[in-house]
Amino acid sequence: MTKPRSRRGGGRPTIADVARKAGVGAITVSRALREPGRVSEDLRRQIQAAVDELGYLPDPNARALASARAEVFGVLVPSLTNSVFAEVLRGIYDSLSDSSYRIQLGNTHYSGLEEERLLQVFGPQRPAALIVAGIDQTPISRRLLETAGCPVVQVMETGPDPVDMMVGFSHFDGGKAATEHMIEAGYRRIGFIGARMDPRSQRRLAGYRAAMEAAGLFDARLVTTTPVPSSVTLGRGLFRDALAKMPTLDGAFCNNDDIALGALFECHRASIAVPKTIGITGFNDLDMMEVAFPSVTSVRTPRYEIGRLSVAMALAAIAGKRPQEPVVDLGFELKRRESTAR
Amino acid sequence: MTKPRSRRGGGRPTIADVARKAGVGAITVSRALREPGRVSEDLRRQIQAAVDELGYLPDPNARALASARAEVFGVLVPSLTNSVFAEVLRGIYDSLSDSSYRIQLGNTHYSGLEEERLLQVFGPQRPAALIVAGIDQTPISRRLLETAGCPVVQVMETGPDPVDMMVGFSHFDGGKAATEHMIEAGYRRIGFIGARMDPRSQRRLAGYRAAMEAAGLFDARLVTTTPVPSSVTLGRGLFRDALAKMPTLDGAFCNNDDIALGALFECHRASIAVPKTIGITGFNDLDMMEVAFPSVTSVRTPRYEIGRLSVAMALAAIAGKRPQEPVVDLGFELKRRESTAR
DNA sequence: CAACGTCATGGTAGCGCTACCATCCATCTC
DNA sequence: GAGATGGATGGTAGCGCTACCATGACGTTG
Repeated sequence: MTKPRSRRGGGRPTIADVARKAGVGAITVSRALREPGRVSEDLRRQIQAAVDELGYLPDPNARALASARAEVFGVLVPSLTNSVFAEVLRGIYDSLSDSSYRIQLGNTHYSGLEEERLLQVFGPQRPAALIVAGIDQTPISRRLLETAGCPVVQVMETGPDPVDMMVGFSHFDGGKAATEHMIEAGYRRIGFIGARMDPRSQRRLAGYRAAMEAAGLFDARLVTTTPVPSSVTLGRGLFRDALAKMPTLDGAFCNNDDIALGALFECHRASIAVPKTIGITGFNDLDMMEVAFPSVTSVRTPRYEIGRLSVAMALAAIAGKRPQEPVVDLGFELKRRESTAR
Repeated sequence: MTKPRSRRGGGRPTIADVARKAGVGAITVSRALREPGRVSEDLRRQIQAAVDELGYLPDPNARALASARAEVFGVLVPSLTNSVFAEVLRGIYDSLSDSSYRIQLGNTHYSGLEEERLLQVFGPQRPAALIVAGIDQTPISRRLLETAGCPVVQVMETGPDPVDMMVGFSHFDGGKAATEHMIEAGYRRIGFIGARMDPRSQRRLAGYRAAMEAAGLFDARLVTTTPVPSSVTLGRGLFRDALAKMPTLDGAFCNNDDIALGALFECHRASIAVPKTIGITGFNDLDMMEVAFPSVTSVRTPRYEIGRLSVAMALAAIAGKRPQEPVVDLGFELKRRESTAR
């Protein structure tokens, strides 16, 4: 009697069409596609033929509704233009490109509020897993993550209290190692130059401070920071500020490589000898640091690996194989180069 | 008789719960949320109260299934680490952050095949719009875009035959303008140095060639390219290759700023005077080019603006307001700096 | 004032898929 | 050889929402 609603979907074949063509039940088609091992080889072949002939593609929305689980990885990063996160993302994408998971990417702009909003958007969709940058979620974000009902991986850092899993390294140790290296190299009045000053930068600063204090070299006037987003241009400006404030500066541990590059260019421009008069160290070890003249000492961070491993851990957790150790510290490596070779 | 399946969703409130609490029909709740103007103010208030009290969030999967339309923007870029696309993405995200659209990002790795695969993944989901980088889709990709049933914006370039809409600029003109500037500045043996050599790089090369030929200066040995992905390190290597091949080189028009930076560093290292002995021009005008020493001439491209406008056009099309002119050329600007100031 | 819009609201029937349970048949056990 | 077991297959009933159409209460109009 009631005629079916005209196909909303513009006539795409459905699982029922495939079932009819293959002469089996719809549920068997569904199984053949999702758990081929549970369908006899004969039927599997028949069904595959029907799928190919019709060009059937399952509707992910219907799937998600029926199974209360979307084949989506939610990924939250604080910035898209910061190449550090770009590399993490690349790792995530490379690890997921062979699977049928889609990736939904959110940009928190380093804002806890925006992170909450995005988690609120991601949650109702029932993602298969969530990957979020950082370990300093607001209480609300934390609860949203805990109640998301899927594996959660916090990346970039390690810490004592994971929501679920963590992959990263210690920014404190990285900052400390870089600073200790400069002290060993003979620098004394080493400045800390930092932009953005997100939680990870703060911890690098803390590492710097610990190393300086241990050597009896710390002086608050050596620290130059700004909440303004990082850039090479800003690095140049901050370096000039630092030098103006403290003309006897003989080293600069820069928050990140952009800042370090800005400092290096300013040294060229002002004819300050690097590493002789001033030593420079960056953080992250972007490609360009090795090529720069002089090449710039930096802390190599395992960004791509963090992306890869976070996905591997999430996939394992989805498959029910929780890792022995939920927090993985991938470490870092100090790359000593010309810019601190006094 | 048949007891309802235990709530798969883990007890999240549904639209029926809200309707019951507000004492209205489910459909009225649905309307109140999507088209508030069509519900009386009284009911709207009542419904809003129930929504707030229950913490109701609509299930996007159910929504997508029922309306045959997901609130998702599909975005396809060839690279995540290339900061050019990062800026485009930033524009896209910034323009969409106030809306309820989610963003699904695909990385094609500069591969037509991968682009086809991703479109095949995106399609069945019925995205609200698709934004794809480039205008050189394979025939299969093109058909997938044409039959996607949603607005499509091709970005980064302009061309004669849009699938639907286009936002970009002419890479040919950009390459031509940069080369003409170097010729005017007095350079004669100007090399083209390019990595990756995707279609846009090819068109910049064509622009370079046109300018050089017009001036009677073209020589095939001036062109040094590689399909290898671009990096500062590679830029240094290519520049050395170019110089070895053609020791009388007096200028380098670099495919992009990474390559230009690598060339600049190599000049420092080899004590080649810039701009006196060799002039250097980049492409895209990343932040660092202005700060570099010497500052580097580059072609400023409207990356962020491309992202913003592509979303604006897509949203307008979704709202039924197709633009007068489906192809928008945002132009570029040649930034003359020290590196070509002979 | 009867006929006719117009507007707010609601009921019903799916959207395309999968969870759950039933059924069937071949194989195994004692 | 009757009953138990297990694997393959299928039917039914939703998942949570919205398209479509129906309804009823108001004006509006000639």
